[in-house]
Amino acid sequence: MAIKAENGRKNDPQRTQENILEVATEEFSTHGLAGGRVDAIAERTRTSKRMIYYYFGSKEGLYLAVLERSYRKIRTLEADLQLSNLEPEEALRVLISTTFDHDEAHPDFVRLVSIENIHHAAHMLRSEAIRDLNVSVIETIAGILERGVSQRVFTRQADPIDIHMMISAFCFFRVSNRYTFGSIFRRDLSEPTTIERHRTMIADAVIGYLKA
Amino acid sequence: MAIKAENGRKNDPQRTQENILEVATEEFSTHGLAGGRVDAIAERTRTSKRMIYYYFGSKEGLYLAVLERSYRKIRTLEADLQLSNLEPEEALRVLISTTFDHDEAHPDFVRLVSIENIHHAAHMLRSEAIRDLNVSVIETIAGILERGVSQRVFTRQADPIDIHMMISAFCFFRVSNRYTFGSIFRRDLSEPTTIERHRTMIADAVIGYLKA
DNA sequence: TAAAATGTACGAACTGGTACGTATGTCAAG
DNA sequence: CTTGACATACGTACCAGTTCGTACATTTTA
Repeated sequence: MAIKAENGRKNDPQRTQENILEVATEEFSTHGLAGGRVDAIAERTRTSKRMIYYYFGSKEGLYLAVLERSYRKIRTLEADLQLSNLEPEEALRVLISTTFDHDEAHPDFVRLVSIENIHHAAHMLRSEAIRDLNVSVIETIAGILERGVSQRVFTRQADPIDIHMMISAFCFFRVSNRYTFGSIFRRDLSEPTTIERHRTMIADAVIGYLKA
Repeated sequence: MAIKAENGRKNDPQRTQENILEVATEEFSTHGLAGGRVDAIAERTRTSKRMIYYYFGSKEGLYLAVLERSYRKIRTLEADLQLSNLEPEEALRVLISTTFDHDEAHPDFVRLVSIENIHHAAHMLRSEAIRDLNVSVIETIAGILERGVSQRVFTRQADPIDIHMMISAFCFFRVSNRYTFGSIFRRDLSEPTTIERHRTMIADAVIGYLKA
């Protein structure tokens, strides 16, 4: 048994799973669910394909885990904002900037959501975990709008979900459609000056809408 | 040769190609490029898989043809608008409504664009045809904005491409992210009352932004 | 010693693409 | 107006490579 190399394997389930998820996130967000290859993921992992099936059962199981992990990461980020002690308009600007910066910084997440939409959100529907996460955003927005209206800074009675959609739409689209948009209009949406301009723009538009 | 059935085959290249493209559009927009199956397309066609390769060379060739066909259809629609005799604000509202209604009526197109973005717009880059189409929209918007500013209805000097993006983002997102958004917030974005509200909302927001 | 974690090798089904053969249309020559 | 020859249009059956998933064996850990 002299051959038995000095590989010194250590069992570390958590690290193994996390490692798989990291690699899988990249694979799926780049190639989609059908386009992503389990073998390709396994190869770039510290471990083997066997482990993928050991922990996640199937390709779809892995994909779902990747999706959940991505959503969980945002929740943590969003929940840390302390907006109730800010003036309504300022609070909204901070929230918008946060969403904007998040999408800009996490194209992987944006792509996964796009992919999930192509599949009619079939996987998300099966996961209650994900659904619960975004509810808090709506509550936050609702609070800001109420304060704004009662303080007469906002004149329009708007639906919180609509406002959230307006914000998401702009922030998301910039990232999700970066390539086709950039290709058609020869404009690089990830240029610093463009990013700055757009960040202000979406905030101005939303607040302008609420004050109209 | 009494067996030789009454199939009465007619050679009709144009109809055959169009038929393939129709079916392929549905297949690719539903399952993506990697997820779409050539065999599945062939089955639902009046013709056979052989013909797909005869006319389009490869799966990717077929996909590109589908993409080009979708873009060509919009151009025709957009080009028919006569906006120069309308007041700037009214012209913009008409343009926004048209974009809104188009995306709402053509989820296939929206999905194909999403898919193309997942592939970094790699196929679109190889097709000059597509790029040329959307330039006219920007010229239209630029004209409206100029007239609006000189007539003092719009106070803000805005970039036409930015405005186009703002409009596209909202109209596109409503359709592209319909499923994840609907799943999280239990809201059906294709409900008539919701559609009406959103159509007005995006127009108000854009115009409000230009007047701020 | 048993359960959890991991590695290796392999198989069965799927899937893009093609080889081969047949039918249809066209057009010029008879 | 018929014939025949050639190009285009089409159908069937099949192949070869890929890809998800697993059987089996082994090591680590408690």
